[in-house]
Amino acid sequence: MPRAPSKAPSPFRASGHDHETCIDRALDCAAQLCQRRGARLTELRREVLALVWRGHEPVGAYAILDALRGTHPTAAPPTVYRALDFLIEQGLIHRLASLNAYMGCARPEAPHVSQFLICAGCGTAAELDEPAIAAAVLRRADQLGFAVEQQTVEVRGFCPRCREPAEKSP
Amino acid sequence: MPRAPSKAPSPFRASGHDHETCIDRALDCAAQLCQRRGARLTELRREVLALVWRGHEPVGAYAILDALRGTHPTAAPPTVYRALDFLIEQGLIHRLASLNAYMGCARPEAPHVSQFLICAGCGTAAELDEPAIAAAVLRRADQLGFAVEQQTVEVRGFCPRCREPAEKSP
DNA sequence: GATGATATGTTATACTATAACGTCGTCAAG
DNA sequence: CTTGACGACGTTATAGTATAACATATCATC
Repeated sequence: MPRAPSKAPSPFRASGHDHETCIDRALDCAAQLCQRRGARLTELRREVLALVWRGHEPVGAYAILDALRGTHPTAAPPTVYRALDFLIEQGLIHRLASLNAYMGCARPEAPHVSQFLICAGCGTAAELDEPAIAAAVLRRADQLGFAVEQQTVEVRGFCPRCREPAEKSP
Repeated sequence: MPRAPSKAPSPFRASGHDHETCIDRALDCAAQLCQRRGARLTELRREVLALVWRGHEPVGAYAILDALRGTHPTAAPPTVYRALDFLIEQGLIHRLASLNAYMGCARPEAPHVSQFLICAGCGTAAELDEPAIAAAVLRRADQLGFAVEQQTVEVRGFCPRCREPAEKSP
């Protein structure tokens, strides 16, 4: 029964959800985490984080740069990339290799192995934290004597809203 | 028992293996497949395929371009990218998104969902065809109503030969 | 050999990311 | 207070990856 939304809440946000809350939550959480760690969440980094959280679609570095120029007219690529590097190190955002784009981390409190469902229709991406997937990868790698450092799992497809109705209930 | 090489043969090639055989097999197989499909494996495409198969390390497009200039002095980026596109369409090579690089497909005869183990030590990559991994992804996506079109699973780590001995048998 | 489709040549450019070096501010040791 | 070390940021230049657009050549078929 693929259509049953499952026990967990959908990682896809409803189109009309209150996104300001998403942003605020992300910024607050980031501030707390950085404080706790002694990491400096500067104004610049905070702005870049907010821009990454503009929506639930992964954003390219140069799109962030364009937006950032509203407040920092002289910003250049290194400005953005350095902030992105910091945010990735702190686990506050993820980089999607298949898109060369960045998105906010759904659960920055704890390190985790995540997977991404990327909708080819609307461009939104959902972050999963599915132990079964990570474990399947680890188990096979282990069998082959391969020591896993990092998993990149990015799945392209169509989210529930972007699937054709015919496709949903044939 | 992580070190037991498992029932299946290792997807990692021994350092001293006869790589000419790998190349020949790949080229022969490609020729057969293209013939069967009415696809034109031109000399240029064949050369690019051979260059991708130079080793078991994924190769960047511009590295291929440099090598290609031995026989095609005027080759330009589109020359290479068009050949790569063709080879990917035919399932003869894969693109590794996390590396922006390309490698020969281990089993071009049949379409399949593959995963890649990429060694950060020696640069070699091994292609897996592990149904358990693909299935774990599909199952979760299905639960969420997400229609999977393509899976990108790329695992960075260290192959058996590049792991420190201490790491292998603690 | 004329025709249409496919493949390749050629030039230019877009997009993504980093190197290298300089300036400024903060903070702790002297 | 000053000095020095460090981290963040500014600035310029460049590396690396990929595609657009249009011209020319090659091939299969009629």
